[in-house]
Amino acid sequence: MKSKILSHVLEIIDLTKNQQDEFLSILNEKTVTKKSFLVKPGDIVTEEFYVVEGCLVAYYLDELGNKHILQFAVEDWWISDFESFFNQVPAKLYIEAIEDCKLLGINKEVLEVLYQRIPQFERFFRIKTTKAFVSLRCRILSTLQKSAKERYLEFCKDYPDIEKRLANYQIANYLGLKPESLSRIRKELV
Amino acid sequence: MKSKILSHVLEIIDLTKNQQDEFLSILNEKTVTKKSFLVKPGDIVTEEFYVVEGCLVAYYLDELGNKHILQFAVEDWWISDFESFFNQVPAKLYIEAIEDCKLLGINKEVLEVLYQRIPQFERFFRIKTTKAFVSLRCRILSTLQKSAKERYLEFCKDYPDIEKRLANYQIANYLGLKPESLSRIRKELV
DNA sequence: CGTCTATTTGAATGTACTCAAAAGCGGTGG
DNA sequence: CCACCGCTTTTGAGTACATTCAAATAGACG
Repeated sequence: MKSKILSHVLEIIDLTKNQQDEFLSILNEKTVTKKSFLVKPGDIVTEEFYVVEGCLVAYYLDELGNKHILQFAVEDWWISDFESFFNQVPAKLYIEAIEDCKLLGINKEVLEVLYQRIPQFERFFRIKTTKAFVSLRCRILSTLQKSAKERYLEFCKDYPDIEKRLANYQIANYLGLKPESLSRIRKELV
Repeated sequence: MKSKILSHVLEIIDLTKNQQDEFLSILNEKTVTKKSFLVKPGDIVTEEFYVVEGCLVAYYLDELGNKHILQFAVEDWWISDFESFFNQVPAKLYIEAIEDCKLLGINKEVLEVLYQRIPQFERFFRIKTTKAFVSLRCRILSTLQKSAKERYLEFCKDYPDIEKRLANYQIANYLGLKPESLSRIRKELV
């Protein structure tokens, strides 16, 4: 279960065998079943999660009861309410398993100790966060520039593996559309 | 000119006097006049910039000639085409001074050396990037959830200092609106 | 087979858009 | 000081696209 995250890390930084073991030892294995929650609004989130297996969604539920999907995560992705995790403030998001999942969690305080002991991990997470940051900038550009139809096609192209595992109403939600609208867009595409 | 960036850094990490000097020595002072460009599409961007003074805008110009503003930057902010800077690919963005500016640039290769020599900077940029990442997530949630009017009010509340320095058509553009639409929204707010 | 959920379809509505024109504003030069 | 210019903002009328609400159809699962 932990071999995947290790190669995920070793793609970016070099670690001695001892450092590898130390890193693996701090990971918390976690399984969540479909439809159960990893995070709920109000929680002070103590972990960020690496997805070993399964599919999850992070969404905000507004005062009117409308869901707004911020992120999906599948194998080899990270997910959390990062605002809550980094700033130790109450979460605003739900994180829900949409399939049975196997996760590896890293505790915030333990991670801080890891940064002291193996500063390479500052580098690892700097680089991961930078990539995530850049892709959010692309996503924002995409919403500013592209039509709903174009954004749907882009999503299918960029994340074909994820798209297959989702209901259309979830994709619609992620794109900021109503399911009826996505349905009409899909109709035009045949 | 460099005292501001130093305290900006020292808010997040500790540095010895020597380390401070080493850091300051790698910064490139740069001035750009209003309406001139720091980055243009196609450039391989070699620097990221700390704003000492002035105001800049990063935008994408699409095939139809429409501008889409991704970011503003004023004093104490960082700006670049981060995708180009981090991945060393051709820039997609224009970065334009909308006031005369004083900047401090850090060269990508020199920064990599700095990471080797003073690993604390991995931490510094990890933390800065994390904050930027979290605020982009908030911005995406805001576009998913809020009406144009609400987003305008939020922008004015969150960045009152920036808002005062911008034309309405620039704010409109950042919010993904046409100037006419923002004008009508503002009309309703009296 | 029946139930529950997701998707599609239809009709009416709303929000922001386009295009065009007018009004406002700031700076320059006569 | 005023007239003019360029640029920004506002206003108006018609349009496009996604939304709402409601109902019908399709699919998945026990």
